[in-house]
Formats: sequence, structure tokens, C-alpha cells
Amino acid sequence: MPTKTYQIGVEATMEVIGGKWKSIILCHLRQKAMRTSELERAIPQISQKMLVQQLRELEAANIVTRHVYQQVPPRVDYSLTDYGHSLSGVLHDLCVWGEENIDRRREQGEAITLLHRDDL
Amino acid sequence: MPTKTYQIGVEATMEVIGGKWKSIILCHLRQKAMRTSELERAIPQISQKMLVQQLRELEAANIVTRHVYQQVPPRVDYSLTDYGHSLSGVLHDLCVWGEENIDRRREQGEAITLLHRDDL
DNA sequence: TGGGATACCCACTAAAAAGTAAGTATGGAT
DNA sequence: ATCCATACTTACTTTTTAGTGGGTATCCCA
Repeated sequence: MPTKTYQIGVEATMEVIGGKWKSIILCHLRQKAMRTSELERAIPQISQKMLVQQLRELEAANIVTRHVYQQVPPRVDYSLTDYGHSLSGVLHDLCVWGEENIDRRREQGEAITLLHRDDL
Repeated sequence: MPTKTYQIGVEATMEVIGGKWKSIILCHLRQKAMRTSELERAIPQISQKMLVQQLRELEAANIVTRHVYQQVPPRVDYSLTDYGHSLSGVLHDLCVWGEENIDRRREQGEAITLLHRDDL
């Protein structure tokens, strides 16, 4: 099998948290374990397919775990693994930088809104 | 014009540093100003088109500046703006987390290599 | 006169990511 | 029997992102 090669560490990080949805999902899970329907409500624009697909990829990367409760109707929840928690600081900083970026752009006259701040 | 709305700060951050190339370019520029050809050498897989395109987008977001020297043959270099430097901590953490991720995966038997570490 | 060096730009194509809309399974409640 | 809720799948389409291969401009130098 061919050796996977990275030039620089950030490439590997972006494989894990990059894309449109992963970092958003992780920022939510950073705060608490959440069930599927809860994540759907927290991220209204995401489709069910994308949510599930991204969660599977995060599971495969050992960042989140899936916990199935033996119930009907089904109940499943997702939380960060210990390893996933090692991203917590980065995720928080990404949120904060974005909040500042939005404030800045608004001050410069851009019509822009942020619904939820990451207050921790 | 319609108001741009974000749910959470990280969305705005990812608009700036997301995608396959931007974070890599920024990690390099974090260390020093670099000319086009230097960036091409530092990021061997990138095409000229992508490099220029990403640099233009980073300029538009006020993260990098383009400096043209009046010379023939042309000489241009790029560096982080003051605002771009506000990403420096995040970028460093992204590099470091990725380096650890790669180490971890190698320990678990994956065939994987990292060429350049971010030693600062 | 024509090649070299640098930093582009443009048109076209290919591949990857994301979106849409529908369907499946379970078992309890009505 | 039928319906409900939850958590998925699957097939298909659209959009976005990235890659390829070419071309332009400048001025110096042989």
C-alpha cells in the first residue's frame, strides 16, 4: 500500500475538521452529547444525509462515538471521544475568531448577523 | 441586499481558512513573506491557478497583502496583514494537532509520513 | 531577433462535495 | 390494521471546487 504523505500538519487536521459541516457539528458536540434530532435542530440547514455522513466520518476518525440506547422509537446520541476532546481548544478558538471576524465586518458596514455565540 | 447570517462563529472562520489550500498557504505565510515562486516550491502539489486564486481570495478577506516590486522580471510577494496575524495562533494549533494526529496514526500502524513540522 | 525569467489570465474539463426526495425498519399506542 | 416517532439508507441531481493546458506581458541579454 502506498504511504500517505503530508507536507505540513495542518493538512491532516483539515482532513478531519474540514468541509462545510464537520467543524460545526464538532463545536456543538464540544458542549454536550447530542442526539441526531437535536443536532438537526441545532444545525437547521444541514440535511439528514449530510449529518449522518459527517458523523460516520468523524466516528471513523475516532473523534466522536455513537451510543445506541435500546429503545423504541430508537434513541442514539453522539459525543466527542477523549481524542475528540483534544480538538476542543482549537474548535473554541475557531469559533471566537469567527465571532470577531463577524463583528469586524459589521463595523465595516456589511449586513451580517451571528445567531449563537460560543460562550464558555 | 439580504443579510448574511451565520449560526455559529466557526462558519465565518471556515469561509476564510477553509478549502484545500488556504490554511496551507497561511501556515507558510505565518513564518515569513513569500513570493509566488517560493510558495509554489513550498506547496508542490498546488497549481499556479489555484495558488493565485486562493491568494486573491485571502487578499479580498484582508488576510494577506500583495506587494509588487518595480522590477523586471516581475517580483511580487505576499504576507499576512495585521489582521491576518490574528489567525497565527489558530494556524499554529491546527499544525500541531495535525502533527500529533499523524504520529498517532503511525503508531497505530498506518503508513503515513509528514515532511515538514511547524517548529516555532 | 529571439529566448529567458516571473507572475500572471483564460477557457475548458474533471472530480468531489453537497443537496433533494424518496424509502426502510422497529415496536408501541390507538 | 394503521399510524407515529426516530434514525437512518439509497438513488439521483446539482453545485462547487480543483486540475490542465494553453496564452499574455515586461524588459534584459546574447
